[in-house]
Amino acid sequence: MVRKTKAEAAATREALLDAAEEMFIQHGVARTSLDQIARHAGMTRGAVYWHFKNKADLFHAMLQRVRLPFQDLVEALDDPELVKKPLEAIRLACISGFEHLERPRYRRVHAILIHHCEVFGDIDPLAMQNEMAEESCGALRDYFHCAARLGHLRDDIPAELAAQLLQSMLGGLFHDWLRNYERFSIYEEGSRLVKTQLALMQAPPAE
Amino acid sequence: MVRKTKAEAAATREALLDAAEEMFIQHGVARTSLDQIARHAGMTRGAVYWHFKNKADLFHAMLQRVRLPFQDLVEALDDPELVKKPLEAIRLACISGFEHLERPRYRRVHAILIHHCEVFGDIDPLAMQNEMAEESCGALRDYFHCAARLGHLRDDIPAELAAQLLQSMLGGLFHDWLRNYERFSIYEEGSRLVKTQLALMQAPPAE
DNA sequence: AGGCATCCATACGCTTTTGCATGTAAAACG
DNA sequence: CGTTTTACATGCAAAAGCGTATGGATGCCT
Repeated sequence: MVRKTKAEAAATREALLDAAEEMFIQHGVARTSLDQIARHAGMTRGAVYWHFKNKADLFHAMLQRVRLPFQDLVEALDDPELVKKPLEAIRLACISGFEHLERPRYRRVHAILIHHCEVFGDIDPLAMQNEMAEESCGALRDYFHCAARLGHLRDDIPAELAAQLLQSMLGGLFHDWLRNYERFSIYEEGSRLVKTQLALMQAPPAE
Repeated sequence: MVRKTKAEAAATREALLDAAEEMFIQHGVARTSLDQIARHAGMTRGAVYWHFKNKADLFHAMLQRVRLPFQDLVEALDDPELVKKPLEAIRLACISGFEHLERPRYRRVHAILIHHCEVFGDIDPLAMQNEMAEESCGALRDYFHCAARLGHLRDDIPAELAAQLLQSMLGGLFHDWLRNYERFSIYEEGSRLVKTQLALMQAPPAE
């Protein structure tokens, strides 16, 4: 086996990225060498340097195999019917996010970004986390403001505060789950938590 | 300057640990060499290898300069008067934790553990985070159960669920703040969030 | 005051990893 | 069908970082 067809070459590229994900999770990004990745995929560093410029390039390619979470989330929110029920829209968006996160590759890459890589070349995982948090909190704020205008939110809870509460809760749940995903399903736990939290912040039924 | 007095030697040891903290935060644990730490403290690696066995030993020493957060938290809860008001006890314990976290060394070490180190020798930061989470959630559960027995908790919110909600919220806030502590004060933000969350879960006044 | 232990700098060998250069056999293409 | 390009494997030089051995000047003890 020396020269592969184009399809086989693409397959080895994916295999290298798969191997990188596994090694990064097991030993951390900084402590895994390109040789370890290549061996774990059944190849040598030659294959790595053929498909990728260097370790940072491989890392980028690994990230680009998954979409950032809020690209999915905002898609889940484009139903115009949901604007009338913003709290329900938030709940469904969260559930949609949970579903996406449970896909193994999705989960692995986020676990690497958040728990198994400190800083790396031109990519700063903390900056990426900040971007994700900003995006998330911004979307939540919009929907909570909408809910407040419609009177769906308790009047003693400002929209900003509601957004911060839910944002922190989601972030904490996210981190806890990524630390040990086998302990519970983020879909089930998250659905319960979001449901009760939204119920708590919902305006009491008019009497 | 060659031989230092004992006090000076102890000072250089502290200076090395300070330098390590700063370099770890700036460049991550894995990507900072002992030489960088020594130079940043105005010394050479000789000083490092005199005071510490190796990088892992230095890391341990750095950790041992701060106490783990829940050692402080449980101390804040030993007032027997607070058992009668468990929700208030939880609030005060959180506030006490926030105060401790705002001390620079405290904050730096936790930021390193959570955001700037992947795995390192015999210490696994994820395991430490899990321990902290377990300890925190356990204490919260106890107090919420106490609150439930006293009727201080809404009867549609089980104690377990209340503990999980607050635990996730605290964790998310903690991570967000460690990512960029200059944006807000965890003491102020945390106090507000905990206060409103506890108010939401509190049993409505009897009528 | 003298000897010893301390505190740190310097120097050396070693391992690991990286980046590139080269080899090569088959696939792709005209 | 011949040539070129592809898709790797292999080998090599260089750098970085670690651990230790050694040196050396001074504080500390008797």
